[in-house]
Amino acid sequence: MTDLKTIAEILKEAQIGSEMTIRGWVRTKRDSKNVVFININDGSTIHSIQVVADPTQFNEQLLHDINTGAGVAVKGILIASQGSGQAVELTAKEINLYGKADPNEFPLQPKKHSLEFLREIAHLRPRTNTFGAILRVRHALAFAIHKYFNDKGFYYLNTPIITGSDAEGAGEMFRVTTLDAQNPPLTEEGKIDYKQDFFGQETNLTVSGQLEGELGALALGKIYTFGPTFRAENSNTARHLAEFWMIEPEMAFYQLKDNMDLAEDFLKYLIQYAMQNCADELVFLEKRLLDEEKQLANEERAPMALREKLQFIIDNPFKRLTYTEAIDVLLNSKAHKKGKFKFPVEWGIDLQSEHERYLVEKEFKAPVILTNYPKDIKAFYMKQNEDGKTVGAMDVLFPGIGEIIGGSERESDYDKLLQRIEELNINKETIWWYLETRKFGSVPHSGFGLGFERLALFVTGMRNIRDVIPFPRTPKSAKF
RNA sequence: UCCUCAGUAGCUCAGUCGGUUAGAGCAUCUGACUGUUAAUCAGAGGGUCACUGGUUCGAGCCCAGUCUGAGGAGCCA
Repeated sequence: MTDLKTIAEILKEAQIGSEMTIRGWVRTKRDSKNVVFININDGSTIHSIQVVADPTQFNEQLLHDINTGAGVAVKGILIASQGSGQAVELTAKEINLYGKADPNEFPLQPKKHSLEFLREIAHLRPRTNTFGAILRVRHALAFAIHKYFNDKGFYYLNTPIITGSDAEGAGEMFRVTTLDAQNPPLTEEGKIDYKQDFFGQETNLTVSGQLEGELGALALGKIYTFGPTFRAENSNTARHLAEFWMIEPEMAFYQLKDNMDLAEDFLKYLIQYAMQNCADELVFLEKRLLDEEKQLANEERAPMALREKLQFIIDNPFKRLTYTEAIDVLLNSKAHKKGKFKFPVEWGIDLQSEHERYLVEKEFKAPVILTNYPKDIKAFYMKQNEDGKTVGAMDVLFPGIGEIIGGSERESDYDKLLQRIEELNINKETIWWYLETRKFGSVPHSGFGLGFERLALFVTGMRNIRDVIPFPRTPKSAKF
């Protein structure tokens, strides 16, 4: 088998003096009369290997063509570095140029690029240090999610991506159809006849796997989903995507407090995992953030460096309070008394961003779990509390991110659930199967949804969600 | 979708009160250089000033519309 060791593996275990081949992409080249330095990165680690070549040993044109971006393989001997800045380097014996990168066309230069520019070249941005680091952190978090649930006896359930139901009863959906958009078949009333569509009914891309997730939990006990989710909202913010990944655990016999305990433990585990397994990436991202913040005024800078912030989350309990208590905190706050809030505060409102940020960033300076919201601002499936006014909802709010998790204990009483569905004019024909779970062996159960990219935003310290997913889909943008 | 701001060289940006041939740094190219770290030094090339229309003797600059991007808001994960 070909020796295809990555740079990560070589830096970890290779012996000085041994011969090896590295393969990757040229980051920078520096040359002088007697020596050429080529930094090569293969994406396996943030670190590059410096190749040292004697220009008299190689074809002049070959060395000329090795520019930033070129794909190469270099065979040589690993030696202790003669210069400072790296422990080891590779003295080149053979250089194979797989693919040139014409410097007049290749857009990545050995200099700092704006994130906006890199978004326009999303096909090449993974080759930068920043996006390499982000994508490796993203992978580690995804792996940790599966590991966490597997270790705790959860089963990974694949819920449908094409659905006939609208899980939340709100939110625009992307239609899935094979009908001719120019000339669709019509019913006698002149409406589009979905009976002739591929599935014989109207179908959309999923906005949540929750309803199907509940079916799994009420059979397997504890399940989780981890898949793509689609929202056709015209949302233009640094926190929203039209296509994102969501983790939705759903647990039979869990009540609201069990749900909160799981959410907190889960988030802490994931952050801890990233700290342990992406140490180099986090050092780099922390430095990047500090450099970026040098341009900001002091009060706009983050109070803690990235790793300190992550450690703080791990070390401190999340602040838990009810919606009603949160409203009292807001009403008694200096910000409210001085009229600093743009939106009014009173029991029954849906909390605005400014209110959530006040609670998390000013009042408690820690993640906050809010529970027991008014039923009128939450979804139909949430457990109705005995006060008749609130439901067993829980939102986990993170500094700088806002709502990172939304969840609830589910209503398990058939009559109460049906009544709520009717109150809200939800078409019960399309979710008859969901109602049947409350008809046959209904038990208490709970679950929540974690936005994967919002977690990745928090852990990487990035500010725009479009920079923590390889190929972002947002309104007016589905390139690449 | 709403509010605000922006769009000038490959990239990041400057461009005075509306006035002659639109500038800088980096990148690129050429040359120099005995070990560099986004190497350094010297020189050269590089522009549909987002687009469309308008005002004006004259528009990168003023006005209108459109497009694109960013920040904030709403929706939410």
